[in-house]
Amino acid sequence: MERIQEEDDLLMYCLYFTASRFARNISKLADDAIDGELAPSYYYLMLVVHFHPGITQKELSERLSLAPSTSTRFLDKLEKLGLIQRDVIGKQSHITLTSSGEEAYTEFRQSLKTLFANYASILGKEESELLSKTLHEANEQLEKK
Amino acid sequence: MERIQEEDDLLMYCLYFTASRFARNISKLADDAIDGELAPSYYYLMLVVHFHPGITQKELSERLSLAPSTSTRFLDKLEKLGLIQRDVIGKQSHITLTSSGEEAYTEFRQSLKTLFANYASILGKEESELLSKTLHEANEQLEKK
DNA sequence: CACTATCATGTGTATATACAACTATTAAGG
DNA sequence: CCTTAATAGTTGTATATACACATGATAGTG
Repeated sequence: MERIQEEDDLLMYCLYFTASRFARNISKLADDAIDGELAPSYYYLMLVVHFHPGITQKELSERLSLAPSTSTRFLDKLEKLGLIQRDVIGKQSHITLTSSGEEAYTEFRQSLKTLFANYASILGKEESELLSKTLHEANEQLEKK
Repeated sequence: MERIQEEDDLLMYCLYFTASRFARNISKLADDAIDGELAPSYYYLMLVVHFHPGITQKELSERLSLAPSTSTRFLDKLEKLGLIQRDVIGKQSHITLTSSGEEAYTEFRQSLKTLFANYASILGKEESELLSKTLHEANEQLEKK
């Protein structure tokens, strides 16, 4: 009894564990709500590019907190699908959405509405917004070092 | 200006995005604090086995919210390292820590203290505990469906 | 102007994790 | 008892993501 309590506490109060598990589970929700071919992360990348046409890959990686190698891989795939365009100038590459990229983005924005509605219906609207904001802020503190 | 605001809102209020990013970043903290060979998840698995010797693989997967195939892979690795033992009875397999598994677990418990202290120093003690608990509860709602 | 340091991106490789399909075992209904 | 259904675990394969290193481009100092 004592033991079980201790175990539960350890699992409940370890942020690494609770955060990873929550992220895994919420990914499934997102996958379901977004009906495109690609994993959700690709659409978030396109979202950032939509708001910053010509953004460099480095800044893109920073905004998404992705390792540079990861953004290279993502962009390779999106480029192959004709959704983004790379313009290499010197050592930097500047990214823009192609017209079909913009289309895909528009569809994604629709899916996002569904997704937000799903969060709200499961966790409550206020609660899910608050949690998301808290995670956002906690992440900033982590990255600040 | 309007646009930038809209972008930030979208990134900040999307639980999928904030949760995944936070999980990625906090994994790095955990990796640093835990000085064993293995990734943090393996130690959490051992923790559960420590408190439930002879647990079936199915229940183990459920407690950790891992897909069965994932637990198979984890156990393969841990078995090869001599840290756990599988006893197959009929269609179920029962898991226990070996003595070196218990040792590894004990070291892990030490590392956990460091890790918790790191969370606390970056996010604040109260705040990190609260966030972890909130994630735990939100996850339960997700799994309840 | 040449040389070196710094920086942006790409490549090789590794890992956690998942799903779908498969195998093997037990349980249930006629 | 036999057949069928359900269940537990495994295997093939795919993907997101990372780190360490390689490569190529720029910038800054002598």
